[in-house]
Amino acid sequence: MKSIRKQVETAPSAQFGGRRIALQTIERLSTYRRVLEDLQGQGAQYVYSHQLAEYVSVTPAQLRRDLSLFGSFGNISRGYNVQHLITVLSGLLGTSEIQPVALVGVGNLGRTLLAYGGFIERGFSLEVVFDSDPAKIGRVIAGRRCFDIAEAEAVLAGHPVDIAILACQPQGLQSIVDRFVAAGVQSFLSFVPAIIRVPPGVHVEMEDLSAKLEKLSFLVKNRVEEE
Amino acid sequence: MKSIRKQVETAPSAQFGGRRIALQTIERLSTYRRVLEDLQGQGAQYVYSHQLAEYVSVTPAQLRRDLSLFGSFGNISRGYNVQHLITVLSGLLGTSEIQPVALVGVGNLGRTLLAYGGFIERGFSLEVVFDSDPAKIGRVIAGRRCFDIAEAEAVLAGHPVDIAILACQPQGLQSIVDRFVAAGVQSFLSFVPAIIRVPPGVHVEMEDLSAKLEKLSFLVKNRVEEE
DNA sequence: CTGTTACTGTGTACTCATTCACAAGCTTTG
DNA sequence: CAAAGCTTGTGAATGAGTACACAGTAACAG
Repeated sequence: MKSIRKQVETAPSAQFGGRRIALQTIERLSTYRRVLEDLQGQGAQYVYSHQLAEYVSVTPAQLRRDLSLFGSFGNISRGYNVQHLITVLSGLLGTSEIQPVALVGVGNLGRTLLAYGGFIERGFSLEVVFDSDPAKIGRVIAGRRCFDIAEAEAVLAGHPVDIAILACQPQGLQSIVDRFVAAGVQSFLSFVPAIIRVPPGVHVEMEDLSAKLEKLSFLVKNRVEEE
Repeated sequence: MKSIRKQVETAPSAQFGGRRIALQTIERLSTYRRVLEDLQGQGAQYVYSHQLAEYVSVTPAQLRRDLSLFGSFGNISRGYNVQHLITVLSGLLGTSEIQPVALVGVGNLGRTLLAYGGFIERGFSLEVVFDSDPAKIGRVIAGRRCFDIAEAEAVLAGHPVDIAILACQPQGLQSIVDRFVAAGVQSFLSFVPAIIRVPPGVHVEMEDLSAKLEKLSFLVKNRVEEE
């Protein structure tokens, strides 16, 4: 009989200090930061939890709880200092300084990602670019020289990254992931609709656009009854 | 005292029959279907819940529970018929037939989406394409004629869609959404990192790549302790 | 035809996330 | 200077989602 020994990989929570942080909480932190930057652009200096909460469609209690997991950042009757809170959130999210990211695959999607200005604004830079197509290797694409995926180990040794974006074909993907993990890459954002396995401590974020459309389609077909 | 009356828009669950379905469940259904198609490609006819569950990294109990919310599809000692289950899931997700989708914005991202073959494979077709740039309006891009966003109402009347993908600039986005909703569009997949408001019954799925990277960054910086 | 095996579907228990509701405390005003 | 007003941070209660564990049963072997 085959016993299912393999445990579920996806960690439902992370640690901070000694505390468990829900992954959903982390996602909300991103949203808070983005909205705070909008507010800052509009000249706001302070914001109350109920205001910020309304912008991002969560309850004020949830917002306060989320922040309180990491410390006390609010002024008890002025609310939160917008600039300060942005700084705090950037620190938590690890984007206080520009962070290098690797990109695997320079097809249509890869080139679009290279051209996208939003990453650098939010603290990420696609520094290291790989492909397996001899026609692309060595060429400069959108300002980045394209390396041979076969030389990933050597290249990553010279340009270490924590995060890699996967935008290539599914063939051979698992072995690329394995080699990247061995080279020290700790997390992946994958646009490839295929299951990949990683050891504990390494994270994979799947980006499946068709799945998102299917979710919307379900909601439309089975008309959601809202109160 | 000011009471917060506005309720959170994002419905945490949908209805099916008289039953509440968690949004997370719907997302898993997509994954199940995708993996089932892989299995079918490998010639599998039947699959047990513990096998399929392992492929998608959930517990067998969760998989069976998810499916049982919609009916009984398993053979009690052969497991699930792969072909049948794919058909069932396609029906649930509303992708038994090709479904038309609108696209707003034909910049870098928009063109990449138009060129992406994965949508049609999973039952979606970007039928109606809009932009506001006079240089693009009227031209045929990736096989689709580009319409003027100013004429959205008339175009959507002739080509009704339930779902629209937003891949344009943030300026004026809310008013585009409002007009689309008035024209009968019921859900949006937005690549624009901006808050948009929709009435109850309309759904928005945000696709914020930087947010995904921030989440991964958090996990890397605050090293997750796994058992 | 009967016994054995092993799977599905589901009541039940449990864990984790969210919300409630209030104590503590800045700030401002009279 | 004192009191009022409205805020944050958080213990406690609620609610939602997940996992356990088993009753019921199809399939197959003898």
